[in-house]
Order: sequence, then structure tokens, then C-alpha cells
Amino acid sequence: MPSPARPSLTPRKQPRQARAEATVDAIFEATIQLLTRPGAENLTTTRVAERAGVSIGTLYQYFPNKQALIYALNERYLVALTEKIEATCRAQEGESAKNMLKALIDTYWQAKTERPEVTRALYRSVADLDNTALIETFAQRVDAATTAMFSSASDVDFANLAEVNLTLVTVIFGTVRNAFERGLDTDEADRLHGQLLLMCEAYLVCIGERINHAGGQSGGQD
Amino acid sequence: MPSPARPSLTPRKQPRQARAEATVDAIFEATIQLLTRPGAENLTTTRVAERAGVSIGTLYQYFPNKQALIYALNERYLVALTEKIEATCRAQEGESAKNMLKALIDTYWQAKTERPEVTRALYRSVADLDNTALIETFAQRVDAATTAMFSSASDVDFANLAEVNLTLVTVIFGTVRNAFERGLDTDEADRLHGQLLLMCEAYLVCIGERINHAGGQSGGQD
Amino acid sequence: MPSPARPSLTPRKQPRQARAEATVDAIFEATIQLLTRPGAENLTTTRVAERAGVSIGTLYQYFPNKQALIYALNERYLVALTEKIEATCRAQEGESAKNMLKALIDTYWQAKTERPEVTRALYRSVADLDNTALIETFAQRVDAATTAMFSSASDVDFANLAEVNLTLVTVIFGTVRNAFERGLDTDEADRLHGQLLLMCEAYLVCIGERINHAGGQSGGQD
Amino acid sequence: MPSPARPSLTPRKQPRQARAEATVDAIFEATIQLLTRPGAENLTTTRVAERAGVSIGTLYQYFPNKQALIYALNERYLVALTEKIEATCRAQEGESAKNMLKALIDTYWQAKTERPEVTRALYRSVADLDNTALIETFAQRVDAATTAMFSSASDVDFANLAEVNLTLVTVIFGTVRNAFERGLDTDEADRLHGQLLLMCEAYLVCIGERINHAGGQSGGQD
DNA sequence: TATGAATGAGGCTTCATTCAT
DNA sequence: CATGAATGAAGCCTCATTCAT
Repeated sequence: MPSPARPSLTPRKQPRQARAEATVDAIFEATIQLLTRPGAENLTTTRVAERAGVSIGTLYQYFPNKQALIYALNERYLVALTEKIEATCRAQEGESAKNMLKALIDTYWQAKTERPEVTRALYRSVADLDNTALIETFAQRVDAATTAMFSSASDVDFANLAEVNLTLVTVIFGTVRNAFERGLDTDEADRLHGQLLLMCEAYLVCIGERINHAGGQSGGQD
Repeated sequence: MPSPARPSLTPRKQPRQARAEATVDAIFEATIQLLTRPGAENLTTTRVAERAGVSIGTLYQYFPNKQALIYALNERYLVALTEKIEATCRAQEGESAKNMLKALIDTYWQAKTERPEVTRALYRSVADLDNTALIETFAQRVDAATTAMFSSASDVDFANLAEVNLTLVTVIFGTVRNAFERGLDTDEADRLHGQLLLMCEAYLVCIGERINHAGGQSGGQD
Repeated sequence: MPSPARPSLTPRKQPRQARAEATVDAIFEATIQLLTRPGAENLTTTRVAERAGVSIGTLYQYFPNKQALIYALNERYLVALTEKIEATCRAQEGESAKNMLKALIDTYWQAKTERPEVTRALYRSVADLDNTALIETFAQRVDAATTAMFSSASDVDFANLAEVNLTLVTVIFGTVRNAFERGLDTDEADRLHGQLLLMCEAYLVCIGERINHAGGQSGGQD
Repeated sequence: MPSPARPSLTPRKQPRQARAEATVDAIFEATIQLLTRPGAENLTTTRVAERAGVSIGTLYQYFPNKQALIYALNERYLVALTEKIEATCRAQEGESAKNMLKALIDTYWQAKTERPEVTRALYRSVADLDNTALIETFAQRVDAATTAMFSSASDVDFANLAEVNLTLVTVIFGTVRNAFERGLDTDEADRLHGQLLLMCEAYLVCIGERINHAGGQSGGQD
């Protein structure tokens, strides 16, 4: 993957026919399979094509180069992840902050945990890819979604929403990833999961925002 | 790069003469330089040797293969980081939990921030290296150090030290890394740094351990 | 080159298109040419590809490594040699033992002599190759062929065919190779050729089998 | 082992002191050990020196280059083998031809069989060495020895001693080597050994020389 | 559009050999 | 004399990519 004169990362053509879409899917699937096998560093376009059951020429019909393939794969993953988070955020509109935290943590934790090898593989795959733009794009979408969610909390009024949101999002996502990389066993992971929620709640209490444990009755004039 | 028939990652020979030690240092330095340049995926043994001002053969006298070089570099970094943390922990013996948290976060944050490109480069460099063992070794040393520190806190008695320690360590390290990867500007970073400390303190309060918030006011003669 | 974790010696892909077959032939031919030049120890994949007029990548499309190339070349040679011997054996069915011996010796002698540099080169090329299996396979085919031939001899009935066959085959092939390696001049070689035949005939007489030197005159109803 | 401008093959200096002789012996022994291990193709001067317990510099004090080492090793082996054969020949002076044949075959067979891996290894080691001269030198010595022996046979008068001698020597040495390479089991080898002797005897009979099977009893006036 | 044979720059690594200490 | 750090030419092989069919 030589980087000077970085080539286009956008797919070469959009699959218009069903057949083409199936091909692209097969290629993605093959890539993931190879990526999640030991020896993933051996990911080669030839092997991807082989496993996808298409010729190498066909692969290059859909992706102008290897980086574009990896980029597209990560994009796909990030889109799905982001959409999950957005869905969670929408579903929590108007809920209590505590519920929001719980839902956010659960969603992210589960997303990272359900196919751990895939997560790990994707982390590795982007090592030498300039995916800053990708990351940023999706970070913004996530920030927007969580910000909107928290601003609708039924029981809290955030004085400095931006700061709190950044803190929570950074802590949650960072902690989950770290937990993930430490290879904790299920038991430890579960307990950590719980403690993370506790910590985030404690944070909200601490920053002086009143959480109406009792529900909305005490204030509500907002 | 971990594949069946994993080649040895241990250095080939220990430098015995002073000359040899200088050589190894030059190789490490050259590796870091190449790693922190854009196009880091182009790290090649040839270029490392070139930049280190030694022949390629000399490089291979000390490292049996490219992976071993990267591995050794990471080990070196982790050793230094771990030792810093251990020093911090020892220095905080008997202090208040709040001071401990502050010291721990500061130490780690600074370690990651002072040569950010190096940090970033090392993260990337290990992408396809089986460094699980390395990580685990140092995670244990760090856990031991922080556990010892927290257990000596002057103002708190942890009912479940292991769990609390794991939580704090995972949250702090994960958050710092994530903050770091998001490429926050200095201002955001500073605020996040503060909020992280706040959150950890709040966590300690929340789990029911009594922290003397009042510090001096309740008694004052401390 | 046989080492632990022996790499595959089987060709990588079968040529499907005519173009590909020509390529493989060119590679074989180039290998032989390089092998038969003085300095044969300098056989390198790069030079083979160069002389064959193909790129080094193409060579590796068909042979997974250098050993596989040498192995395939030897296999090819042994197949040809074995087939020649089998043909000779078939042609001698029902002949007299003496004729059989003559035909066998002549065939082998000629096969070794007609392109002596090739023979010599192949002997050298396999020096560090685990070709035991190859040798064994062809030794068995040859044994089978000669055994069948001798068992059909018109004038002899072998009491212990297996032993006699092994002896004759080992002596003939060993002697020819040795004669060959001694670098005898034509004259010496010719005389040795004759003496070898004589010796084998004498052996048959000696082991008590009746050879009808006189042809049919003695009776022949046996 | 690059061959152009073939460097000197003669040892650099003769060991004069006992210490030096021990060093050379250690180097030879180490070479044989490495040569007889699987992976013998990996014979390197560094490894030889290591195993011999001397520095690489010391090795080069005694051998100007790697080829010279291998050459010297083979020379040593051939000298020993030749001397064994010469001794046998001297011991058989005046004996019957049959006894001579038996002694010669036995000697050679045993020499090849007693350390088969060494034999095999040496065969391999010379693959890319121009040892023609070596071979020739020792072939001549052996020829001289066997010729002298046969000419002293008590019971035979060779009309064409040179031809007979060449034939016998070529057949015997070639057959033994071939038997050796076929990897025969002990049983087969033993029988072949016997048959080879038989064949050589039959040859002598056949070429019209009278062998006094009865030994001296029939006349003794010779 | 699909195929797969061909390409070749360039990566990793070895190892015979030298020479300053 | 011995040592062993350093050398660097050169070998093997991979793999992203192209293009004729």
C-alpha cells in the first residue's frame, strides 16, 4: 500500500444490477473472512477475489485499488454502527438521562462485542489507511445524535451540553474499546460494564445537574 | 503478521560492546523517525538501516526480523511508560484518593501527549503484531502498581478494590487514548482532562466510599 | 534445502491456456540451460526467468518456490527416462535374457550419455532436495518393468526373480552412473559398456540358470 | 559460493601447534555435524564456527573460504577411504582373486555403510564444488592399488588387467553407491552384497581366466 | 463484462567475508 | 592470534495491478 500520490478511495462504480450487488457483497464478506483469520496480515486482493469466487479482474471493476476496498469496508461498518447509535438516540428522546446513558453504553458495548474478531480485524485493517476523514465524519454524526438526545433529557438541564457530551462520548467509547482490547473475561467485562454506567451517572450528579431520581415532578417548568 | 510458525520476536543478540549498544539505539531512533513520518506504512528494514547509518546486515545482527524490531520498540516504550506509572504510584503512597487520581491521570495524559506522533505511530505499528503477551505483561504491572497505591489511600477504604481499580484504570487509559485519537484541539483536550478527573472522583463518591471533599474545612489540621 | 516446515514442492497451478504451457516450457528450458553452464551453483530464479523471457512473477505463478522448479524438472526427466525403460522392457518381452540385458544396458547407457551435461546437472541440482519420494516412485516403476521383462525370458527361468532383478538393476544403473562420473573417454567407456554386459551375462550363468548359449540345439522342449 | 575467479582451495595455514590442530578438528567435526542434520543446506561458516566453539575469525585463519573448508573435509574423507582400500589391497597380496574381490567389496561396502549420514552429507556437500581433480587423484590411487593387488593374484593371470580392473572397480563402487542411495533395508542390502560378489566372480570366470576354486590343493607348484 | 496470465518494483533476509580491537 | 561487529551484494519471493482475450 504505497501512499504517495494517494489514489482515489471511492468505489469505481456503483453496482446497479442485483448481480453486481451480490458480487460486491461477496467481496466484502470474503475480505472480512480473511481479515478475521489468523494470518490476517496476508490479506491480498488475489485471495479476496478467490474466496469471493470472482476473478481478480472483477474485483478491480468495483474497487480501484486495495485501499478503496478496505476503506469501503470500514465505511460500511461505521455507517451501520452510527445508524445503530442514532436509532438508540432517537428511541431515547425524552427519557431520563440515566436511561439514555444505559441505552448508549449498552448499544455501543454490544456492537463491539457481538463479532469481536470483526471489530478487531477492522481496527487492524485501517492501520495504514488515512481514515481520519471517515472517523471525523462519523464522530460528528454520533456527536449530533447524542447531543440531541441528551438535550431532550426529561430530568436534566445541561448547562454545558457540548462539554458534557464530549466527555461522556469519549469516556464511553474509549473505555469500551480499552476493555475490549484487554481481553477481559465475561465476568470482568460484565462488572466493568456496570461500573461504567455507574461512573457516568455519578458524573452527571457531580457536575451539579440535578437528576430527578423521583422523575419529573419536582421541576418540570422547562 | 502473526502467522503459523511464528518467528521468534526476541532480539538476536545482546550488544556486548559499547559500539554495539550505540548501533541498537541508532536503529531504534531511525525506526521511530520513519514511523512518525507520513507514509509510515513504508517502514522497511532497508530504510531503517539506511537512516540509522548502519548496513542492513547489522540490523539483522540484532533483530531476527522486522517484527522483532517493532516488537522491541514497543516493549521499550511500554517499559518506560510502565515505569513512569509505577513511579507515580509510589510517590502517591498514603495520599488522598483524589490526589492519586489526579496524579495518575496527569501522568498518563502527559505520557501520551508529549510525543503524540510517536504514540500514534506505535499504535499503528503494532497493528499486525501479536503483542497480546506484551500488553498483558504491562497491564499486570500497572494494575499491581495502581492497586497498591489505591489500597494505601489515606481517606478511602475500598470494599472491592480489584473491581474499582480495574474500572478506573480501564476508563482512564481508554479515555485518554480515545481523546488522543479524536485529534481534539488543546482547549477541548484540557477541558476533557478536567472532566475525566471529575468523573473519576464522582465515581469514588458514588460507590459509597467516603472521600473527604471538605478536605481541610471539616478538620483542617491536615 | 529440505528443512523443518518443508514448503510444498507441487506446482502452483496447471497451465490452462496454450500461452501458459509455452511459458512453463520456456522456464524448464531456461533452467536446464543455466544448470548445464559452468557456475551452475548460480542458478537463481531471477536468472531463470530472465533467460526464459518471462518476468519473475510469472515464474512464481507456476512454481511456489525454487525447489519446486528443480523438483519438477527432475520429475520430468525421470518420467521420460522411466518411460524409455518401460518401452524397452515391453519390446523385449519373450526375448532371450541376453538380449534383454543388452537392451536394458544400452537404453540406460544411451539415456545417460546423449546429453551428459544435462544428466550431470540434474544430479547436482537435486543435491539438497528431498527427492527420496521421487526416486522411490520411479525405482518401483522400473523394477516392475524389468521384473516383468525378465519373467518373460524365453530361455531362463528365474528361481529368485526379485533378488536377481534387484541385483541386475542396481549393478547396471550404479555402474553406468559411476562410469559417467569418472569421466571416461569414449574408448574406455565403450569397453566398459561391453564388459558390463559380459558380467551380467556371466552372473546369470553363474546363478545356475540355464542360458541356452547354443540357441535351440540342445533340445528346447523346455 | 560464487565461482567466477575461483579462489584458492588450499588451507590457509598448516596447523603447527597442537592447539591449532584441535581447532581444525573441531571445525571439521562441527561441519560434519551440521552437514548430517536435516537442514544441511543451511551450512554456514558462522554456524560452523559457533558449533566448533571458535570465532568466525578463527575459522578464516585456517580456511581461506567456505569452499576450501568443504574441499578439505572431502579430501580428508577420501584420504581415509583410499588408505583403507590400499591397506586392504596390500593385505590381499598373493591371495586368490576370489578373496581379493570379497575383501575389496567388503571394505568399500563397510566404509559407505558405517556412517551413512556422513557419506550422504559429503556427497551433497560437493554438489557445487569443482572436485574433479580430487576425485581423479584418488581414483588413480585406488586404481593403482587394486591393479597391483589383482596382478598378484595367486590363481589368475589377467590377460587385460587394465580393462578388468577398471570394470571391477567401476561396477563395485557404482553398485555400492547405488544400493546405498536406494535406501535398501538391511536384508536386501545383505543379499545384494552377496550377489555382487557372485557376479564379480562369475565375471572373472567368464572372461576365461581360470580361478582355482579348489584353492592350492590341486597343484601348488605355482 | 469477466477472466486470469503476466508484470516487476521492491520487500525481507542471508551469509561469506573483512578488519579494528 | 582470537574476536565478533559490521558489511552489502544478492537471493528469494510477494502482491497490487494491468490488459489482451
